Amino acid sequence: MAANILIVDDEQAIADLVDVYLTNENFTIFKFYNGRDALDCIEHEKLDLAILDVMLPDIDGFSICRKIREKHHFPVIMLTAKEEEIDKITGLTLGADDYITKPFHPLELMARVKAQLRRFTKYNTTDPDQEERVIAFSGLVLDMNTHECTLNEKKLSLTPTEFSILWVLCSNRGRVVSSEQLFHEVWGDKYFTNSNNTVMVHIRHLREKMHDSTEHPKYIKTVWGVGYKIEK
Amino acid sequence: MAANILIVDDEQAIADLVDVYLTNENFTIFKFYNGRDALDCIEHEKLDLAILDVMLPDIDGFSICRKIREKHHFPVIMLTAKEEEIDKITGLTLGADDYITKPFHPLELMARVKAQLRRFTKYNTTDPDQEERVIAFSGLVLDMNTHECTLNEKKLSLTPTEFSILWVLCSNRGRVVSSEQLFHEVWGDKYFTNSNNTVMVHIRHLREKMHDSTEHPKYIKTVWGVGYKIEK
DNA sequence: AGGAAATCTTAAGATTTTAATAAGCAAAAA
DNA sequence: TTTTTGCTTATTAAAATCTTAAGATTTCCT
Repeated sequence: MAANILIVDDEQAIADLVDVYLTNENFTIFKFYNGRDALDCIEHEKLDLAILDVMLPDIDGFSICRKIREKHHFPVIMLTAKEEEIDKITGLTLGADDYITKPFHPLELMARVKAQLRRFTKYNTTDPDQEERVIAFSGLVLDMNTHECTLNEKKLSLTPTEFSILWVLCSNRGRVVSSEQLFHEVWGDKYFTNSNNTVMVHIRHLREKMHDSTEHPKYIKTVWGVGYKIEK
Repeated sequence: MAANILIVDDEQAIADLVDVYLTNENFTIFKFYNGRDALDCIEHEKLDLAILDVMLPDIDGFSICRKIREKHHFPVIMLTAKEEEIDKITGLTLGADDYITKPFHPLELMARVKAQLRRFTKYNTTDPDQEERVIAFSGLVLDMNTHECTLNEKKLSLTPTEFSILWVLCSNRGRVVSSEQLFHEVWGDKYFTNSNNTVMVHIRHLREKMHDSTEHPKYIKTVWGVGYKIEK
C-alpha cells in the first residue's frame, strides 16, 4: 500500500514516531511544524491522508481540516492532548474521519492510519494491506495499471467496462458475484437501474472474446439464481 | 442523511443510547443481542454501517467483522470494554474502520458514526451533515434523485455524463473546477488519461443544450489556464 | 411434460471517446 | 504597438463503446 501522508505536528513527536513504525511501509511522509507550510503542501501534493495536531503555532488543526475538506476527499485524522469530548465532536463533525487523544499507543495510530487508507482505496476486500494491481492465474493475466488482459499468451482487447467486470470477477474468483454486486462495483453507487441486463450483455461480450483464445473451459460460469463466478 | 445501521450489543446499552441520541436523524436501526441473528440481517438487509460489540454470547465481534468484510463495503465500528491496545489493533487490522473503548461519551459515538457515514457517502465536501440531492439556483434545477435537469422551466435531457459534470460544476458554483478535478469526480479514480479532451467535448454538448433554453448568460464559463466555473 | 422465472442473444439506437483541425489567448520578440 | 510564437481551449465528425428492448432459449419446479 503506497501512500502520501501529510503530518502537521508542533512537537515533532508524531513524525518521529511514524519514522520508526512506518519504515517498512511504502509511505511518503510530508512533515510540517506549522499550518502555513502544510496548507501549501496540500495545494501542491497529491495526498492520501493527513494527520493533524489541533495545537499549532499559527493556524489550528480544525482550520486546516476545514480547508482540506473544501477541495479534497482524502481522510483526515486529528490529534489532541486535551481529553475533552467536545473537541472530539467538533473535529469529527467538521470533517475529520478519525480523532485520537494523546497519549496513545503508537501501534494504535498506525492501525488507524491503515484503516483509513484501506477505506479510501478501492478493491480492498481480500488483502487490505496490499492493493492488487495485477491478477494472474491459470493462463489469464489482468493488469490494472495498463488495463491490459492476456489469455493463454494471446492479448484480448477489452473495453474499459469489460475489463472492470472481469477484474471484479477475478478478484473474487472462487466466489459467486451477483449481477447487482457487479453493477455496484463497476458502475459505482451513482446509478440505479431496475431491469438491468446491461451486465449480462457485457458478460456475453467477454465470453465471446475469451472464447477465441481458449476452447473448453467456460471461464465465466453462470450460477443460476445467484450470479457469475470464475473458478479458482 | 438516511442510513440503515446494524447494532450488535450484548448488553443493549448502546442500542438504548442510540435510541435517545439518534431520534431526530433519519436512521433505521437493526438491533441484535447475539451474533447469529446479526449475520442473518447482514445477508438480507442493505446496511450502511455496523456497530459491533466485541463481547457477544455466541460469535465474537471480530468474526462478524470479518464476515462483513468478505462481502460488503460499508463501515464497521467496533466497541470493547477492554482497554487493551492489542484489541484495538486487531480490530482495525481486521477490517474495522473505527474502534471505541468503553466508557465513551454518547456524543462521541454519534460523531464517529456520522464521520464514517459521511466518508462512505459520496459528494460531501460542502455540507457534511446533509447530503445534497437537489441543487437549484437562478433558473437552473438539478435533481440527483431522478437525474433530471430544468433550465428556466424547460427540461433539458442530459446524458448521465453530462448530468454528472453539471452537478459537480454546480455544487462548486462560484469556484473554478479544473478539468482534471472534473474528470476525477465524474469518472472516478479507476481511469487515467493523459490527453483528455473528453471533458471538453462534454462541456461543449452541455453548453449547446443549455443555450437552447437561455440566451445571453454563458452558464459554463471558461477560466483560461485553470478550468471551468459557474457563477454564483 | 408444462409453466414460470432466469438467462441469453441480437441488433438498433444512444452515448462516449478519439482524433484531427481550427480558433483563442498571453507572453516574448520585432 | 504590432507580430510572432507556443500553448490552451473549441469545434467537428467519425469510430468505438454502451444501453435498451424484445424475442429466444435455458433452467427450475411441480
